[in-house]
Parts: sequence; C-alpha cells; structure tokens
Amino acid sequence: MNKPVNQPKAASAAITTRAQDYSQWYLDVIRQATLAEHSAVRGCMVIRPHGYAIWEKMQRELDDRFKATGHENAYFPLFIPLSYLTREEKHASGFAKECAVVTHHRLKSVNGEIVPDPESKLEEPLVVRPTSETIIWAQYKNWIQSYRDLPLLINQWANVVRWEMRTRLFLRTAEFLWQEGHTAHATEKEALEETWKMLDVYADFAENVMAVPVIKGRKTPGERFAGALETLSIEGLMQDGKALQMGTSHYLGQNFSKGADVKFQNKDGQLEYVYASSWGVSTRLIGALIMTHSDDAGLVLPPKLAPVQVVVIPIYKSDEEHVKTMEEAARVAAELKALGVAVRVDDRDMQPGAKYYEWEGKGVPLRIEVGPKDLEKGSLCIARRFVAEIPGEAPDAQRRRRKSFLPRAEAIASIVPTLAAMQAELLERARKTRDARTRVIDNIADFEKFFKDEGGGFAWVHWAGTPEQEDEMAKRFETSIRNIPFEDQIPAQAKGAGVCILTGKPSAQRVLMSKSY
RNA sequence: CGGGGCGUGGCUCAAUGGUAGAGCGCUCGCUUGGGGUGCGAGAGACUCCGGGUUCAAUUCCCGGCGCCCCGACCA
Repeated sequence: MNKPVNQPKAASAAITTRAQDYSQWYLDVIRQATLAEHSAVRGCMVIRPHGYAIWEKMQRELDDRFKATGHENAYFPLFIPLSYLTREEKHASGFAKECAVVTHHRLKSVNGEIVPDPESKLEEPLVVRPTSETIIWAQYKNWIQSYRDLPLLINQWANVVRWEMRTRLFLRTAEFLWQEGHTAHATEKEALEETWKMLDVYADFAENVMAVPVIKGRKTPGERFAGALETLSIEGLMQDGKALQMGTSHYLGQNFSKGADVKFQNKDGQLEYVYASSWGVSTRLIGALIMTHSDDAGLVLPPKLAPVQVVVIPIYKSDEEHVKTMEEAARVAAELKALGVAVRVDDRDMQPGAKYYEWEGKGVPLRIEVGPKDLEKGSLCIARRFVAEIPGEAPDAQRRRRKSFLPRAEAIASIVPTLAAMQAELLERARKTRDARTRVIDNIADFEKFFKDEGGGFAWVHWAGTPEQEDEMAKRFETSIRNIPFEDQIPAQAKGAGVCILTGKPSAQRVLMSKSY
C-alpha cells in the first residue's frame, strides 16, 4: 500500500492576478457563498436564494432611485417579431449574432421522439428579446401623440437572452436579469439630460450602495450600443486589474422613434419624431460585487446589500445553557430587528466554529456570539467580517482583532453605527485598491511594462488614434478604451492636454484604458 | 468558430484494459462545544452521451455535448 493520499482542496485559491487562478477563486467564492451555479441549459445560470436575495436588495435600492426621478415600472413581451428588430438597421446588425429565435409553436412525436411540428412553423419568427427597444417603441407609437404625452419615463424589470459564445456566472450568461429604462422626450436636450441623469443614478448606486468606486464617461463610437448616438458608462476596476462595465446609459436620438414611426405634435402643431434614451444594469453587478470586495475566506458584502446583516450564534454545553443562550439570542435579535437590522439567529445543532466559517463565506458583515460567559457578565461578543489589513499579520492575530467583547447595551447600540462604518470602509478600501492599480502613463514602454509586468489596471493615457489603431493596442496589450471620462472624473495629475501615447498627435484630454471583462 | 486543458458518489480529486477509491459533505450513535471536536457504523457512482477497437473499455480511438483558460465575439 503505497498510494498517494488525496489532499482535500483548500476552500479557495489565493486571490491572484493569474487569469486561471483568479477565475477559480471567483467560482469558489460563488460556490462557498451559495450564490449561483451553472444550469444544464447551455450558458444559463441558476441563481440560488442567497444570490437572489442580494439581487432583490439591489432592485429595491435602484427602484427607489428610479421612482425618485419620476420613472414608473411596466412590462413588455418577451418575444419580438423579427420584423420589429430589423426596423433599425444598426441595431439589428449589432444583435444579429446572439439572438435566440422561436420558429415553431407546437411539438410532435415522431418515432418516439418529440420534435417541433413542421406544420406549426411560425409565419414570422419571434426573437427572444436581447433588449427591448424595438418592442417597446412599437408600443409607444400608440401611447404618444401629443407633447402632453411627454416625457414618458418607463422602466422594465425583466430577463433577456443573448447567445454569447463564452459565458461566465453573473458576468456574461445566456439569460440574465436586468432593468431597462426606456424614455421618450420632446426635445434632444431633454433626452440628453435624462441620459446623463441616469448615469449619475447608477454611479450613486455603485458607490453608495455597492461600495464600488466607478468612473463615468463616454464610450468610443466603436463601443456604442447598436443604434445609439451616444453611450455613457460607469467602469469599475476588479481585484485582478481588469475593468468591468457596470452600467450604461444611451442617448438614442430619433433612431428608434423613426424605426417605429413614433411622432408627436408639438406646441406649434407640427409633427416631430420623439427623442429617446435607454439605460440598464444587470445581475452582472453581483459579479462586480464579488470581484471587488471578496477575499480568500469567501464573499464580503456591503451592509446595504447583505440579506443577513447580523447573525446571532448561541454557544452552549448543557441543555440548560442552550435554553438560556437561545433566549438571549432571540432577545438580541428582536432588539436589533426593532432597529431595522436584518438579523438571523442560527440555532442549528452544529459546532459554533463551523457556523462561523459558513456565515463568513456567505459575506455576513457582523456576527454576535452569545455564550454562558456573556450571560454571566451581561456582555456580547461582536465579530466583524473584515478589518483593515495590516501587512504580514498572522491570520490568528487578525481573527482576534476582528472580535470585541462589549457590555450588552453598548454592543446593541454599536451595531447600526458599525454597519454604517463598514459600508464606508469597504468603499474606501476598494478605492485604495483601485488607485494603487491606476497610473498616469505617457509612453508606450511604460504602458507595456504596466500591463505586462505590473499586473495592469487603469491607465490614464492621451489618445488621438484611429479605430484601427485602437485594434492595434488591443492586439498588442489586450487593452481597450473603457471610456472617455467626464472632465470631473479625471484626477488632478491626469488633467490637461498632451500627445497621443501611440501616434504623438495632440490630444485634448486623457482616456481610460485597461484590460476588461 | 480556432488553440490548449478537463469531464469518475453532493463537492474536490485519485486509480485501473478485468464494471472503482480517498478527503470533505450527508445519515445514525456516543463524544465535543467562545474558530471546522473525536471515534464508530451507514447511505450514496450503470466512471458525460453515442459509436469503434477488444474476449473484456471508466481507461485506447473517433464523434457529440458540457466546463475552464487563451483567441475571435461581447448594446
């Protein structure tokens, strides 16, 4: 008997910039936190309850912001007649390669095999919506006649399907959940204002709810939404140095109103095509959340998005202790609930340590331990999911530092402020991580060094190249222009005019370049 | 769609041309309980699908499907 012993695999690989390891780490966090998994259906994802609860929290926060800016929710069909999609040529060709198409409406048994009934072939194929501009504007034609009907500010929460070549949980799945806003306006100015306003809503959500710092800017023409005159985006930087587009807002001009023939009569009695915007964010944001905050112990959630903000764990030996600590745990939970905290008591028959690992993996920000000693002293033990890092610190030392024992009343009173502090700390931490991976770069040699030797990140560079030269950069360095940041997004040391990093031609301002998802 | 890797209990992985093992998880019993207690018993796999070679295929070959990495693609 000289067989090698199979070592159980560590809970997660270390966070690293190597693509394969980072990808494995990402999947490990998702599995450990039970957020989602692959479905048997190609490229599709099953979102587990914990993952879905996070999405629900995101929905609520976003929805509040949409309502506050005058929007209403509605719902439109899943199926788009093929002819609708082709009314806007650029739009149609932009999505042509990734559409799921329904061609039959009935099944039939042939030699024991169930197949689409050839006799049930649809006269016109139906496309499963990859986005809803066309079907919504077909409807808007009936809703809009007069300037009095404008602006029309509608949002839809829905699923969409894009048959992508390569999928990745949350980041790019064949089917995903999102919201899409579709607004109609009487003037170009108003539609543009809406486009910019909703990008601000997204940026506010990303930073103040997700605790992910983002950079707002305009996409280059090549990266625009198919059919848009202008596409704005917010871009975040993940822990492996790759950028993630976290939300987009499009100015559509009159392209879709012309395609669907939506005209209105203005105050002067003249017919005019309506101006449009559309904007959306998706479950991809959950991917951003994972890749921004999580660590080797699993998921880290900002308190505002944690379905469980505090978990209370009773610790006991005897039955008597069990009863008493459970009573106290229930009291603590009730008091926290009254303060508006999402709290859960974990009374499962398990070792306490095992529960700690499990809830940490799920990203719960705070844990309260209630043991016999606490009952005796009138205290509580509060453990944080994360603390500021001290380089080189041993895991045990950090673990000790994460716990604090406080008098009961003080402990209860500290929860809400501590959650608020952790929310702020996460944003601060993410900002530092991002800034440490951000460089102002003025020549190709430094650019190459940054992306090939130093792990890469955000590069502020001057650019005056052609689209072909953008492709050249992509081939050489795997980088692209994430966006052309707004003036107020540019850090002081990156402001001002200069010369293009590739061509040496004059450039008015820097753009944001990086590798990306 | 091109290049590479992979597909074996729920999870992570071994092994083998003669129908399979481990760790973790799960169930039961005792034990333990402020960071994954320990011991014992038990359940759980037609080795991704289809075909070929062979007396014999989980293993070798071909095709398909799926997953991971790179490329292409990605409002």
